[in-house]
Amino acid sequence: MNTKPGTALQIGTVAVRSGLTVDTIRFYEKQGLVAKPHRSSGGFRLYSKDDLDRLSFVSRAQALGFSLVEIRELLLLRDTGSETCSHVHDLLNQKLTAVQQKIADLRKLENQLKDAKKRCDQALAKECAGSCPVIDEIARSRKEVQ
Amino acid sequence: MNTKPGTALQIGTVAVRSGLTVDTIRFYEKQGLVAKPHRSSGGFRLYSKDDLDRLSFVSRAQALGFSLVEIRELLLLRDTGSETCSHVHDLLNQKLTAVQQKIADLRKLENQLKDAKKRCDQALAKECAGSCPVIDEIARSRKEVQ
DNA sequence: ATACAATCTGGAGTTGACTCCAGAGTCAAG
DNA sequence: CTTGACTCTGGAGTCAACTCCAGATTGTAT
Repeated sequence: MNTKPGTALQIGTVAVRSGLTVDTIRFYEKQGLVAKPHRSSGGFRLYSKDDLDRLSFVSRAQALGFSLVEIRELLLLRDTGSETCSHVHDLLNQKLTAVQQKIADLRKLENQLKDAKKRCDQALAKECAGSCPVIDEIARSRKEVQ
Repeated sequence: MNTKPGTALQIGTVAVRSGLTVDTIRFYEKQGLVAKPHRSSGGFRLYSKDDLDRLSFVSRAQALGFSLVEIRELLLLRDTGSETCSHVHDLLNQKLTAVQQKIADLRKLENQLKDAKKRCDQALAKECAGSCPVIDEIARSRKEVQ
């Protein structure tokens, strides 16, 4: 069974709890992103709570938009504990700028889509038959290609 | 030469102006993301201003985090023309929702990064020794098990 | 004791999105 | 007409991040 409440968790349990797959966990181990866990006498990986935390760290850092390379760097910094803050600070700054740019761009796109939708709504309200103003507009800017 | 001021641009010019590479442009064409452009008598691709706009759109949407599949869908909205208004409306809605979700996610991420940076700044101000609060935080937070 | 689910390994395959290449043709300048 | 930058094609290669596989072993419930 998988849900044994002891301190030693098998990879399947860790997978469920971390939201990763067993393959991904083994992959991260291969990549040196997480330390090699203890093994049972038979060779099964046995994870501690710390190991689970570390895997969750990877998962979460990824959700924050860090690449595996960056995550490896973060983990290394965490382990060595040297020059940590300023280095992390730089990484954060980079990420923050990129994210803010992305948000701005997406807002622009959002407005364009809203605009198009509004025109569509209006046309629908008066039971437009066959022609869509959005399509029409774009068709106008297209000129026969082909 | 590349900077001929006419309406027909060669692929190299379009590449420079759109910020893509010629290979990428040809790749997009292969993928059906952009219409096949006219050709010179000798077989060179000749792009119009519209073609350039379209490529720039792809480039931008790509930078926004849309996959090529999604971009193809977005472009399909423009090119279809035989579908009904309501269908277009549905697709617009879908995309709008996706975009808004993405913005929300990014905002969340932005706040997390800002927050982390602030803590980093504070720690830096008092010569943090050894441990970075950001690292610690990422290590601690884990609740994203779906 | 036996079945059967979970795990093991090394390596191959996949996906998305390019990126590079060789060998041949095109085009504007001199 | 020659040169040299630019472009053509089809296909192979790359990179990140997985994902899948076969065949063998382990762990545990009945």
